[in-house]
Amino acid sequence: MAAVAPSIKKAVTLFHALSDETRLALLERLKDGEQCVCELTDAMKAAQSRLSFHLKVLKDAGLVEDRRDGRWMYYSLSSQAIEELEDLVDSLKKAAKSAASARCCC
Amino acid sequence: MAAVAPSIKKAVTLFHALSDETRLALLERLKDGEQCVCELTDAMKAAQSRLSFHLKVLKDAGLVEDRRDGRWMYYSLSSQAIEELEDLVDSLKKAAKSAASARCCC
DNA sequence: CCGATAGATCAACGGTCCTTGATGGGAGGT
DNA sequence: ACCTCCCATCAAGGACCGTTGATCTATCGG
Repeated sequence: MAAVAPSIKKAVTLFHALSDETRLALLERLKDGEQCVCELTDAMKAAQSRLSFHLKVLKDAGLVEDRRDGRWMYYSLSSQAIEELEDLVDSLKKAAKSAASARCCC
Repeated sequence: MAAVAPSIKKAVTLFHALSDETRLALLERLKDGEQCVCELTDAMKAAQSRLSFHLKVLKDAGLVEDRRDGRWMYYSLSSQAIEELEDLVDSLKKAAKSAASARCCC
C-alpha cells in the first residue's frame, strides 16, 4: 500500500526520465554493466553533450549512478529508483486487477 | 527476457503518459473504480477540456479504457498496458540486480 | 608546465507538450 | 423541435524539453 500522493512529484520525475528514446537506449546498454561515456557515445554514435545531458536526467531521477576513475566517468544502473518504480507499477496493477474482477459480468 | 528494442516507441509512449502530475492523479482516482468525466472534474477541480485531453493521452497509451453510458463516459484502469509496464520494469530490475552483485567487492 | 583527452556545462534555437476558452456534437428530457 | 447536459475537439498562447556547438574544468602523459 504505497502512499503515492506525497511522492507524485518523484514519480513524475522517474517516468519522465524513462519517457525518452535516447535514455531508454542508454539504460538498455547499461544492462550489460558499467560503461563510461566515451564507450556510450561511440556505441550510440551520439554527440557527447547529448549523452551527458541524458545521463544527468537519469542520474537526477536516481536511475543510474556515476563513478569517476581518472579521466573517465563510469555509469551503471542503480537499483534504488527501480524498486520505487516497481512499487508504483505494482500498486497500479493491483488496482487494475480488482477493477477488472469487479466489472466481471458472467 | 523481453525483446525491448522493437517496442521502444511503445515504452516511450507508456512512460510519457505516466510522466505528468495530472495524469497520475487521474490514475490514482481510477484505482477506486470506474468514474465518469464529470465526477473527475468535480473531484479534481480541473477544467473539463483539460481532463479530456489527459484522459485521451492515457487511453492512447492503453492505460485506461472508456465506456459510454447515455450522456456519460466512464473511464477505468486497463490492465493491458500495465502488464507491459511490469515487464519493462522487471527487465530493468533484473539487470540492476545482476550489475550490483557483479560490482560487490567485499 | 604544456598539450591532449574525457566529460560537464552553457546559450540559443526549434519542436513538442500543456493550458485555456470557444465551438461542435451526441444523448436525454420536455 | 427545442433546450440542456456531458464530453470531445480545436486554435492560440506559453512553458518546457532536447539538440547543437562552443566553452570550461579536470586529469593524465610528456
